[in-house]
Formats: sequence, C-alpha cells, structure tokens
Amino acid sequence: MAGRHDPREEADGDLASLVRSAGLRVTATRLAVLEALARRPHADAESLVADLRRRLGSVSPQTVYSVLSAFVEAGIVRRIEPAGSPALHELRTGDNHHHVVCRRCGATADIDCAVGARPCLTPSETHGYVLDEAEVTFWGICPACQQKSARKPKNSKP
Amino acid sequence: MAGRHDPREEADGDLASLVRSAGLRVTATRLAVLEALARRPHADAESLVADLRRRLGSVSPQTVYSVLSAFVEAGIVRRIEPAGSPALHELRTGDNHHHVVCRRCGATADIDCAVGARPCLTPSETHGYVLDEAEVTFWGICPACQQKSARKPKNSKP
DNA sequence: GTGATAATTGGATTGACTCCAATATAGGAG
DNA sequence: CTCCTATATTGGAGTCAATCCAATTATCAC
Repeated sequence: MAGRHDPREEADGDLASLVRSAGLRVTATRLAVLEALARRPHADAESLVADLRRRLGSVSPQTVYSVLSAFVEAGIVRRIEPAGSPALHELRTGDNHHHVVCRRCGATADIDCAVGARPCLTPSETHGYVLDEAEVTFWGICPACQQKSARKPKNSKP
Repeated sequence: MAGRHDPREEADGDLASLVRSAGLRVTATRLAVLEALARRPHADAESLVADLRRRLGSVSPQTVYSVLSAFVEAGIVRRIEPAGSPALHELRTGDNHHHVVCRRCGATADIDCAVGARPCLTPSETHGYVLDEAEVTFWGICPACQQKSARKPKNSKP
C-alpha cells in the first residue's frame, strides 16, 4: 500500500527499527510515543496521553506508563524526576547531559555535559559507594518567568 | 522547674534558639523534629512521624509535613527529593553539599562540595536561565548492597 | 494573666503512579 | 497466507506521598 520512498514511512521506519533493536514489538502506540518525544522533549506521561489521543484517537494512561517504562528499561528513553514535577522523558540517552529547571514554572531545558563520559564528576569521598552516574540539575528562573517578574515585581504597589 | 545547667535544657536551648531565630514559635513538636533530624539525617516524613510518636506519644502526619515545610521555607532545613524516594530532610543547609543515593535500596549519604559557593558548577550555555543552584546527585550502589550482590550474584547458578 | 497570632489536628482530596486480570495484537512457525 | 503464542493494551482498583481546609489548641508579646 505504501510507496518505497514515502517520507512518513521512512521516519516511522527509523523509529520502528529503534523499537525493534531494543527487542520490543513495534506498535502504533509505541511509535507515536517516540514521535511525540522527538517533538516535545521532557514530556510527562499526562501530556503524552493527550498528545497520543489527538493522534491516535484513544490511549489509556496505563498504556503510556507501560510503554515509557519498557523504553526506559530498554535504554532508548531517559526518565528524569525533578523535584516538584512528575517524571519527564526524553530520547537523548547515553550522552549524560544535564538539565536546568525553572523554580517558578518547571520549564526544563538540556545542558550539555562538558565531560561526556559518566560519571562526569567524581567526588573524593564516596562513603564506599560504587558510582555510575552523576546527575546534575541546575535550578534557576527561565527567561519567560524573568519577564513576568520584571513586569510585575513582588514589591510593586497593589 | 528546670535547673540552670541541665544539659538537656542546653541542647534544647540550642534548637529552640534556632527555631526562634527563624521567626517561628518554639513547640515540643518542632524541637523534636530538629532533634530527630540531628540524629537521623535524610529522614522522610513518615519515619519522622514514627520517631516523634515514640518520643512524644502522638503526632499527626499533617503536623510533621507542616513543621517540615515551615522549616524548609525558613531555611533551617533542606529538603531533597531523589527519584524513587519520598522527600528527605536534613539540617545541613547553605553549604551546598551533594548526595549519593543507592540505586538498590535508596540509602543516602552526603558528599561535600569541593567548591562550597552556590551554584558550584556553571554551564557554558544556560538557555537564558538565571541559575542559583547546581544540585548534584551521584547514583551508585551502597556498601551494604554490594555485599549482598557478592553473596548472591545475578548470574549465579540456580 | 490575657488576647492576637500561629501551630496542630482530622478528614477529605489530589496527583502520579502501580498492580492485576482480561482482551487484543504482532510477528515468527508452518 | 494462516495460525499460534508471547507480548501489548486496557479498565478498574488500589497505593503512596502529599496538600487543602476548617476547627481546635497552644505560644508568647503585652
């Protein structure tokens, strides 16, 4: 039914082979999850459900949770859990990059790791722990929230 | 009723003045929370409730949550929220130290920050965020869980 | 002591998941 | 191409951590 060079098929093919190479079966739901993550990095489960519903008609939240867990376990999706946000997900794995999170609105962006290899930092005293990762979360105020503060500072007259 | 040099009173006095200097009222519950955190750093709310019940007879979980929130807001307690654990609390504040968390059992220990001042790391590209803190979580296996693995490795014969 | 302010409590509610058992589907064997 | 079985998806119930609210109780400045 599909032509050999249909670009949609090619994009799907990439994602499909990614799923297959992880030892998982290829389904429309799974491809849609990967596609959504490619479009919106740092998505939480709820917004993925909303996204997939727009695209596929209906998906249960449980399915999204299970797809994400399968992907995380297979190593093709990375899950981060910043304080105050539900778990976020992204396709960039293995490069040990870090994150900035806005204290006001939770907006999250990637910060490249200068070192690359993990763990990228090594403390002098590890209390006997064998370390495999250093996860760095930078906290601050995102550009949008800075703008809001500038317009409506906390100590402005009511 | 109490003598002038009762050591318990002195210890309490330290904690009491800590609470008072944070602009908060001094109550038995609050002193007990601080005392418990001094004994067991990285305690979660639930274990603090258990601890206080042993000590004071009865406390509601809501009270502990509210005491902890008040302390965190006042800056005399630091709250960390490692993925997979409920929020943990400690008295060390302001020194910007970091944490190691065991992937198996969640055991948490402090790692001193070499830099001290916050944010202790500065990425080159911040996407316009104004940063105030770099939170580092080291992930690994604690000594106790290493022992367990050594005795009962995953690929041992059944 | 007394009263204004702050702390504690119970109960209801939320959010983000997780568990389990039943049904549907992918994809290799034949 | 068809069938079979392991794997996916789903609904529903249940959990765990935490938060909201209104009512009661206690602290401490006066």
